[in-house]
Amino acid sequence: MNGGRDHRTDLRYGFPMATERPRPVTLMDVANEAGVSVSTASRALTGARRVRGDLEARVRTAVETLGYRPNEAARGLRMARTMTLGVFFHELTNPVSLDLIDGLGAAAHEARYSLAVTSARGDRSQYASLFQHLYGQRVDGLVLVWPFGELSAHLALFVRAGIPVITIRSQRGVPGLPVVSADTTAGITEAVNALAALGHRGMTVIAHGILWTPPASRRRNLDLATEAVGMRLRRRSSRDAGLTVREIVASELSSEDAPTVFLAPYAEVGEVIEAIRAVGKRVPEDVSVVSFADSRFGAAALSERPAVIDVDSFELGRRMAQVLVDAIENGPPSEDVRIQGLARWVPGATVGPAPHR
Amino acid sequence: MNGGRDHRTDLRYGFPMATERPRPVTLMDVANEAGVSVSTASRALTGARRVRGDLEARVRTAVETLGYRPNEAARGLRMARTMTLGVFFHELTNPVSLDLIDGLGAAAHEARYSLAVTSARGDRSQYASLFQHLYGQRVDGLVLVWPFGELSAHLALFVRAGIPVITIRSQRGVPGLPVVSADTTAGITEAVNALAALGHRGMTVIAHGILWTPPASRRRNLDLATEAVGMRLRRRSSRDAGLTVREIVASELSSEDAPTVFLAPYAEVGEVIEAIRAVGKRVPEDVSVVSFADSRFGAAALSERPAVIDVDSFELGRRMAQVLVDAIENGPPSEDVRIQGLARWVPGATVGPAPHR
DNA sequence: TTGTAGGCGTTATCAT
DNA sequence: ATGATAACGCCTACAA
Repeated sequence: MNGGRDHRTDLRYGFPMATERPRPVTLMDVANEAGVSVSTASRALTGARRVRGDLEARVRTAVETLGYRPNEAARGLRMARTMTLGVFFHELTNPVSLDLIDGLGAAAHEARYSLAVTSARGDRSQYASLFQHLYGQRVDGLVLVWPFGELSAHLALFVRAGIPVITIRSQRGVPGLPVVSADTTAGITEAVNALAALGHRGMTVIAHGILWTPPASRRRNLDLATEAVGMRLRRRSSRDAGLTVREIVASELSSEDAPTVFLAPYAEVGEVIEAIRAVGKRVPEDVSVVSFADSRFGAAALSERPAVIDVDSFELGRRMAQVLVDAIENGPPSEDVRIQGLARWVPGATVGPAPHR
Repeated sequence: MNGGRDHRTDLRYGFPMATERPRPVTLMDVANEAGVSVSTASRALTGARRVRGDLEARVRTAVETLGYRPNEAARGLRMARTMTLGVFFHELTNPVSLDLIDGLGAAAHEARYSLAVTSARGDRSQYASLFQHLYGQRVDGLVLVWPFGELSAHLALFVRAGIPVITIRSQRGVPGLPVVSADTTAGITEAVNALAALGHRGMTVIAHGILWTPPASRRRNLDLATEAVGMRLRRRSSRDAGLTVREIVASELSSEDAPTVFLAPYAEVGEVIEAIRAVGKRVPEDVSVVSFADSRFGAAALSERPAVIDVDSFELGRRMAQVLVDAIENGPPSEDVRIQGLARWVPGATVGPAPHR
């Protein structure tokens, strides 16, 4: 057996120091314990080639008794694969991001990857440093989550190195950069059709003022779906002219062609309902309320569940990671990926038939 | 110059393959370009020892032209430090987690660490696999975020290896495991005193039914602060007997010793206000409403800002990472760390003087 | 089937 | 001050 290792050990840890860490168990320790060579131990564990049954058993026992876990950094160095997915967020303020992280992490872990999460905290001047850090880690792939149309020049670093990068919600892609997006067409169409079937002919969308710019595709899908059934569609932003949600709702309901449905972000549904009641109308007898549910948090927060177009951001993250892992292991997809079936219509107590006029 | 590298390069990349990645730039490439040895190049970049000015300049230019970024995996192997902090979440459902991640990431990045985020998705059977994965990565430190009192046995892996682990919201610690917690005493006391000064003598706390178990310390602090000013305190959970928030508020307000203040989680503030108005009372003339604001999302979601006890979870994450990095680099703290100044009282339009009786 | 040896990219030790 | 060289822990051609 090789005694050199023990010698070194004595050298480094012979003098007990409180802050000195114990030397982690290596494959060589396992091999020694099992009385085989490191290569045999390696093969027994990776299963690259067959090893004799009894030897393999001895190696496994040694792993168990010593509590051995392969050093991923060393393996990564050797294999030129770090088994790490980088995730870059422009900012981390919307709960949807939490679902995305959770979903990305779930799929990553299934594929034995881990997640390196970064956030620029809304500050573009952080990009260079963050991307370089991510690149320095030699992440095997990169997930980009930001609200902008164009992509950062810093991505060149990754593209040049042949590291797959995927992104969502980007209007303009970069050649060779697959864009992964959730196809909300089905869920939106379903919802609009259901509302139309209930007799609704006018809907007003209350836009988020603050945290979340919905993807353009969602807007477009809504346009198309309402047009198809001849439903009037109006958009009001709570930022516009400094109006509160309450004031917007009041003005809408007193207008000539008042809507019979409001579509609002989850965080503002409570306010919308309150505002409707404040002008003496009932939900859903007089006015119906519908929401987008992008995050599980939002979905769980209200006790009275509104009708929602449910977008499963967890699943979106999961699929994104799967697409990325696939790109890493089997080469990039030739075209953009659209993920289906993530949005669906979930009726609720806040929706009823349109009132007789 | 050493030609061996080029030979190997030809061997590996001589046959152009679409899916084959270009070989990343290494320190050796930089050294060759600059006409120095790898050791000199390394020293020029790490600044471990002085190198001649002109050589250093040449190295820096080479780095620039070649776009070199050190391979952190290799460095980690050599230094026995991966510059990675593991973050373990029992689940990722509450927006507070997002602030924590953002804060942890900010501090980590400042200290040149990166963040490996994992979530068990509420499933304890995932723990073993996740912890082993984290350990396999040889994270330099571990942040634990979960709602339970006791710590997982899987932590032994890290404790044995001398890897610092910190955790929040844990009642019972493990010897040698520092517990980091946000001291909400100041903010809570401040709020209660302000309410008492406005004449309020009775408060009812609406507990989250769903997603968030507030730390025991918060509960205790509230008990102490109200007792100190002789304020009546009652707790109602929206889970109890399947009551809705609305029903709870109604029953509270019709009771003999009705409260003049409600304290509710941010997600339920809208409902509480609505419920108060539903029984014909006004906010804040008849009843005041106060909330805990744990996450920036919550804080931004409502247009009418309630008065809140603001808990800066971003800053909490930031401090946690700082404590952890300090433990990694300078040895573990000898005792638990309590982070001060994270909670503060922010008055708002939902609070007014107590009504005359 | 098993062992030996070399190298992944970096830093640290040792001569020079 | 600089350069050759030896690790770090792992995998894998190659030799036995």
